[in-house]
Amino acid sequence: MAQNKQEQILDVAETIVRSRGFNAFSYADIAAEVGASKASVHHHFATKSDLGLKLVIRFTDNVLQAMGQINELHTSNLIKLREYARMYEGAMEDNQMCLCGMLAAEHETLSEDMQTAIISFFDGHEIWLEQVLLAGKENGELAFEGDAKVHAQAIVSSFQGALLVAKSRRSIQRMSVFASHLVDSYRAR
Amino acid sequence: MAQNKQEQILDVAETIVRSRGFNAFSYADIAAEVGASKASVHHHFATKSDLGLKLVIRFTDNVLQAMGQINELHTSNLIKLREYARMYEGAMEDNQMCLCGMLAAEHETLSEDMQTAIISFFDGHEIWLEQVLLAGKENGELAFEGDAKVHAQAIVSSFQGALLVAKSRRSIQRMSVFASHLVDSYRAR
DNA sequence: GTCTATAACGAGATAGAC
DNA sequence: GTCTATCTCGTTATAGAC
Repeated sequence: MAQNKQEQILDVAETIVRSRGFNAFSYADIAAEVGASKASVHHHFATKSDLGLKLVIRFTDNVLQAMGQINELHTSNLIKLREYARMYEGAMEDNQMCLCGMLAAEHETLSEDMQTAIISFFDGHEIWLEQVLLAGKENGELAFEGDAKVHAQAIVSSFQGALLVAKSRRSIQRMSVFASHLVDSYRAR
Repeated sequence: MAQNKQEQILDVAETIVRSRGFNAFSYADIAAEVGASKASVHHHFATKSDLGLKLVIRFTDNVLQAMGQINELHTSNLIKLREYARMYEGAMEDNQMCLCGMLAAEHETLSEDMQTAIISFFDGHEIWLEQVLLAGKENGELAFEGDAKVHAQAIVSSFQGALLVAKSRRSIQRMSVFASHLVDSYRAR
């Protein structure tokens, strides 16, 4: 709570970007929300691109760490997949997209630094998911045909798309139905 | 080819929006590309929101008509699903998102008119897909468990997400692998 | 580290001549 | 239907005082 201004700015910026996109927010928006001047925001993040890159790096760290936590807290690979799905449901509860999903749409308009960081985010997800899928298949918890890597890619894409479409309808329900649907499709019978 | 200026403007605008988003293009961009003045573009589409709405309506008409064509040209529901997937692969070949997928990300920043039209686009897809899934299950071409409506929603979301993620990597291959993967998962064995 | 003021630019949109 | 010129506003970013 008693966080410094930098984190406060990043928090506000992240919320706005995840709701409206990187090209639809300004330093003035942030300044108003954190109760400071635009110049003060520039003091902490010289350019919008700087701010954007820090945003992606922080978000990636947080999410990959959460996925590490899932690994520590659970042994069942089905439950790991369920917990992964829960992250997306959580985003939808705040009517937000994944930061990197939103930025993927705007990808061509972003700095090279940001573009690279966004791709790394998705890479991290795919590696994690592939590992869960392989382990789950091996111990009989999960069932699927074909390449685990392709499934991992498909799962990431599908969740991102589910957020995208569900957000336009402001439908938490739609998101949670999808999440159950997808997780269930990997459950061994 | 010998199209009028209105269509020419819409064509250029659609390409830009599908690549960069609605909030990352301007009347100046269009004017430069069609070789006319900004004022001339305003003459045809008074406001940006007008232009955006016409864009969504035209796109929806075209896509739904293409889906009608698929129904006329093919009887196999598996092939219908394959042809549906082909539409997304075609978009990725131009490194573009679906117009409405892109706009779904920016949904909160758009006019009410546009928001409503975007939702209708997805509704049309889901209705079409549900029908294909039900018919395909009935005649034994397709196999899936559970509610066809939920599957239809999942398919739309998944393709949108696949475009979103594949575009950030400029990977046509990734898109086509996903398309085959998804279609195949509905094939009866 | 914060502020006010302002520069420099591009946006959406309009006026009015041709 | 097209143009040039212009208005108004919001944007990113900087200068410089406190």
